[in-house]
Amino acid sequence: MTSIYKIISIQVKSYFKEHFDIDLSPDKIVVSETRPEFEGDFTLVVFPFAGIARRKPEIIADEIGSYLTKTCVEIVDFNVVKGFLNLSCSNSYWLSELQRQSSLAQLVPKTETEKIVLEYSSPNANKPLHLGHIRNILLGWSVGQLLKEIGHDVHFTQVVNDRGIAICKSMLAWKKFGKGATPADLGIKSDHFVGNSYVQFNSAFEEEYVNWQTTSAADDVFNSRKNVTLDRPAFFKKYKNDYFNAYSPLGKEAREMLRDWESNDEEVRALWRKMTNWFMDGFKQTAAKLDVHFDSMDFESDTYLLGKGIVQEGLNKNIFYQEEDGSVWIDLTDAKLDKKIVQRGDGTSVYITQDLGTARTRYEKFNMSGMIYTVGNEQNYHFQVLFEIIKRMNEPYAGQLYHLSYGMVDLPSGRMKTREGTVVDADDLIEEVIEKVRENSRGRDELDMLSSQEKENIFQTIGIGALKYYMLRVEAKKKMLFNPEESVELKGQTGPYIQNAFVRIQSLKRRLNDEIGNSYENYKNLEPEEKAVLKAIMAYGQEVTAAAKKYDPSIMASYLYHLARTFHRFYHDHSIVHADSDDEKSFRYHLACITANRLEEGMKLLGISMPDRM
RNA sequence: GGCUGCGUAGCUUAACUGGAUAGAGCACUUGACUACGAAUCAAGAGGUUGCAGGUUCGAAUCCUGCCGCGGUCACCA
Repeated sequence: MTSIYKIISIQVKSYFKEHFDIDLSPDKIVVSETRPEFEGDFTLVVFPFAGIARRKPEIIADEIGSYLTKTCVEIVDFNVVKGFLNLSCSNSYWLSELQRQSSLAQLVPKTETEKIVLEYSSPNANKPLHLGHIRNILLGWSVGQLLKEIGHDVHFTQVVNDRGIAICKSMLAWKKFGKGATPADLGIKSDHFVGNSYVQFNSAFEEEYVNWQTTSAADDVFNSRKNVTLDRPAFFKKYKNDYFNAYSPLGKEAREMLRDWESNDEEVRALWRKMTNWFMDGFKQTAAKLDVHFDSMDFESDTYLLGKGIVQEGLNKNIFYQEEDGSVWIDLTDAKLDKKIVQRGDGTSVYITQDLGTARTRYEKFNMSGMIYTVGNEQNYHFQVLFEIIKRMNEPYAGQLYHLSYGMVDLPSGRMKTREGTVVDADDLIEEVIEKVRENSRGRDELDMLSSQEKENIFQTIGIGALKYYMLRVEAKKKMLFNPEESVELKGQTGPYIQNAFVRIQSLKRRLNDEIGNSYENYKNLEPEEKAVLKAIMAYGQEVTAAAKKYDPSIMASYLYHLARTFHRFYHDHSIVHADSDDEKSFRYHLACITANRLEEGMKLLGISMPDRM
């Protein structure tokens, strides 16, 4: 059996074939649910046909309406409002639709078959995760689930940035001020411990810098400044990075450490391994709390030299060119993207070269046909350039490259600033939401019979669900405002609201499972609230497909809220346990069960799991 | 300044990609637990979709120009 949307489309098509000998293109046929304020179930927009048929919209609508009631058994009535043809379905259609929904072989057509590597998360090893990472992680994970759902084979991966000057700062601070203490000694989560060292370095450096500003060397630098309009504080604010490189003893030590690391100095490498292991231990704990996984991981310490071969290749193909100083460039001005360096004069590679190398290496390993990079929108330009180069290099995976770009997460006070201490820590945030759930559950008796461990699991499911839903309901590319109070909210358009609809149905199942039959063929006169739920269920497949094709979990988030809301309303207005007849009871019970199934499957695509009780 | 993204109720947001009277949540006011779970439901109030033009049966959506806010324009990653 086919869906009603398809049936209507086919019949409209054949109407135009019969009456006008026209092959109507499918995109002209727009069928949607009828708005609640009008009579009818599904609506066909007939404005586009007026030109084709050379008649007034009302007249053509009327004719199509008559045609459909004759040719489709499902459609028994229609009315016309302006250019909108509202169609009403028969009682038996709704009964068979419910039957169809409960026996679907797959909820979503598996139309895609590509192998895709999806990169997400990709943290820096010198500090623990914050709010921005959470958005990245939840988004990447959810988009991956959506793509799998439409048939793609998705490989989840990340590149941990575990090398460079930043991690050396943490290492140096630990060596100088850490007194040999370990995270376990101090009882601090190990990635936070590494982050603390990084902060320690920065405050030591800050102190050093302030002291230096009183020296005569600083006077000389200030007096020889180019921009004479700057006063002393403003100048030294900007000069910080130059100071780090030119005068700072701490900066010097950090850079030496980096050099030693690059030349494989055993002592530095041992310290580095210790640090990065601490980070990774902590990272894995947080990832586990968020219930996200990686099929493989790369570390920049292994991959940062990749891509050099590609530079030579690009030169041979005349895609790149060399300047007199030996540096290698690509000219992308014809694609409105400027000239871009891909290798320095001294032969070392830059960021984008690494990315070229990593992409190639992945292809050799996984033979994928495309890649998705989950990275903030501050790097939009970088990815345009990267994709353009890959295209010009004619790489086999150039076809399906996508920068899953998301907006920054702002706080009510503005942008998060490490220096101002306004960064919202991921672990703190997770704990805070769960604590809110614990508080909220006091005074409820639904969970009384459970052990404290079982209760705690439920609190986590709800808390994490609330956080995930809050982060995913906003369209990815938009910047989002993170309001700490709203993020732990448990009512209204939230994750727990949707979980609650599911829990109510689980409770019904526990109560009714044994006494419900499968037959409801004599159920007549469906209530509008029942039809509304069924219509929402029918939309599942197309919503998932749309969300996946647009790489946008927020579409799923809205849809699931809509489904839950429609169900809550039905549940409130019509009793299932005390239905008037066995057929009515059976119909409603099965309607509820399918709702629960769609809610659970849909939330899974957002990475959110469902509790049985709450 | 160049490129780029975004402006919708007090706040956070949606609108099937051009369709009907712009739909929700929070906050505010009010009602519903002796029927399946009130983390729920219902009602009220709240809008010149930044501004001005244009395209057409029809515009939050497309085009042009302004205004405002972000991002980015490193031989950093």
